[in-house]
Order: sequence, then C-alpha cells, then structure tokens
Amino acid sequence: MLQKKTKYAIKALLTLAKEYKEQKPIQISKIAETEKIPRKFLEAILLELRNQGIVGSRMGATGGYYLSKHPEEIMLSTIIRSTGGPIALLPCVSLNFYESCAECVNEETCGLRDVVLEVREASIKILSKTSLADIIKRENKLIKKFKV
Amino acid sequence: MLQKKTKYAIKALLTLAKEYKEQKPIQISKIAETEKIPRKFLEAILLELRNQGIVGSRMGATGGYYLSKHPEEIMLSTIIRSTGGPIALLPCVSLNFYESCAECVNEETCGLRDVVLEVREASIKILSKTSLADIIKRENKLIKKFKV
DNA sequence: CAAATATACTATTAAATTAGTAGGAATTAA
DNA sequence: TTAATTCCTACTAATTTAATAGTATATTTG
Repeated sequence: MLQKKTKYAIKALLTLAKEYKEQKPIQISKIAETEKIPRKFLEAILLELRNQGIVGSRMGATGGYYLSKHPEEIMLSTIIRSTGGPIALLPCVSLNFYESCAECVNEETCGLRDVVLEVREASIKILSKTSLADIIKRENKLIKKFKV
Repeated sequence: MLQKKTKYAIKALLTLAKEYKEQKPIQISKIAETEKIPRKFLEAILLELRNQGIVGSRMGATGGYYLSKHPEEIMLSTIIRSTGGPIALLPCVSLNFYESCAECVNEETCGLRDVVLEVREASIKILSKTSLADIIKRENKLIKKFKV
C-alpha cells in the first residue's frame, strides 16, 4: 500500500500540474486547502520533493512551489520512489530499496523471489509510463464518460 | 511491501507443500526451525491460516499442520490476502480491504485510482495463477539453471 | 490413567514505522 | 521595514507490525 505521504505528494503534484506554467509558483497553503492535506505535513513533503528535484521553489512573499519539469515528464514511479514507497513486494527484488532476506540461502534460486520479480516488472511497466499529464487525461475521460 | 507475517506464511506453506501427503501433519517447531521463523509467531500465523481454511491441524502428540488442499490449488494471492496483506496500492481499489479516500470527491472519476486499478489487475493476474506447486517448480528450474 | 507432546486461545509487550506538529531562521516583494 | 513565504531541525503522537507469555485443551502412548 502507498503511504499517505505518497498519496499526498501525488495529489499536490497534480494540483501543480493542472496550473502548470514554467516557474510559476503556487503556495503550500493553497495546495493544502484544495487537497485537504495537513499544512505542515505537506510542507515537509514538498521540501522532500524539492530535494529530489521534482519540484522547484521560490522563497519569500509570492513564493511557492512549481514543477521542475513538464507534467508529461514526471512519472508516477518517480513520485512513489521519491516519497519512500518501494514498489516491489519484497526488498530482495527492489531496485531502490534492496535488502537481502535474512533466511534466504540463495537468492538466485528462490522461487518466491522469481514470482515477485514478475509482479514488480508488471507494476513498474505501468507506473513508469504514466505521467502526471496522463492522470489528468484519464480524469477528463472519466468525467466525460460519467456525464453521458 | 509484504509483511514479514505474509512472508513467513508463504515459507511455512512451502515447507508443508514440499512434504505434502494428504492429512500428514508436520509440527510447528520443525517448520520454525527449518525456515528460521520465531516459534510463537509462527504458531499464531498457522492458527490464522487454519481459520482461513488454508491448512488443517491435528492436536495432541504427533499432531501438527498440513495443507488442506493440494499444493497446486493454493494460490499466492490467497495466502497474501489471508495474512492481512492487501495487494492493491490504494484502499479504494482493494477488493478485500476496501476503504474510500477521505478527500476524493468522486471515486469514479479519479485519475489516480484508474491507474492504480490497472496495476492491481496486473499484479493479481500473476499472483492468482501462481500456486505453491508453481513456486517449487520455479525453484527447481532455477537450481538447474545455476548448476550448469 | 498418567505423562508427554502437540495445538488453541487470549492477552500483553516491544519495536518499528508513519503521520503530524512546533517554532524559529532565512528569503523576498512591496 | 513589514508581511508573507519557504527552509530546516527537532519532536511527539498514533498506528501498525512483530514477537512473547502463559494457560487451556486435545491426543498418543506406555
């Protein structure tokens, strides 16, 4: 399961994406309000996303956060990883959060690992081709669909 | 990520599967030892698996646990669900652990949910066609592969 | 039947992770 | 210079997960 932190991050980034215009900052408080995210928590999350290079910021009055890339270039897999959420089901198949299993005699011949690897591939295939822009597109399609 | 509990469950069930013979019980302590799982914790896990109908048990001397079905019929998805591990990335797309998102105005038109649904489908497709027997088969294949 | 050996069950504790808060420093625009 | 904003560090609270303790109940075997 994704952490709340990750979900908040995605929602916040979607807000930035919807009003995307290069370097145009939006304030934390505005995002927190529209997305119903605890203000201070969001502050911490955006700071982290900034350190990861996903968003940029401007300090001072009229400051705020903005996407550092076009919404088409920011992938869901990147966001999940940047906010600490491993995608894999077991640490032994995680690229970014790898850890070997204490009990495993031989990782290479572990049948469970083999399956879990497949699951990871399938998940990453979807998550790494889906951008913020894609999510917004999907949203619009769904709205149309349910209006009819 | 799968919980340790789930991983222990899978390992324990694989042990039972490898020595499978209808209704032939194996003791907790033996499984705990070969799989390096804390004895008492495993006890609790097996009890749960029993209440879920995945294993059967016999009390008293010479008692123990045994698979209630053939290893080919026990699927990874079932084990994960039975030990409390949701497969979906968000509760709003989980079949067995469903919960709506507090902030979501309309679930049906949520773009993120739409993507996460796809990921779930892909994962379940693999996990629900993989049985204990399949995992063992994979293991044997891998052993052969790495021997050469 | 008694002793030994299992699981069944309930309750509790410990550890780890995740979520959220507090408060002041630094920066910028007006 | 003031107001508005992000930056940063350190905490605290809440929740979840992992593990343990101890007793009750059932079963086999001598």
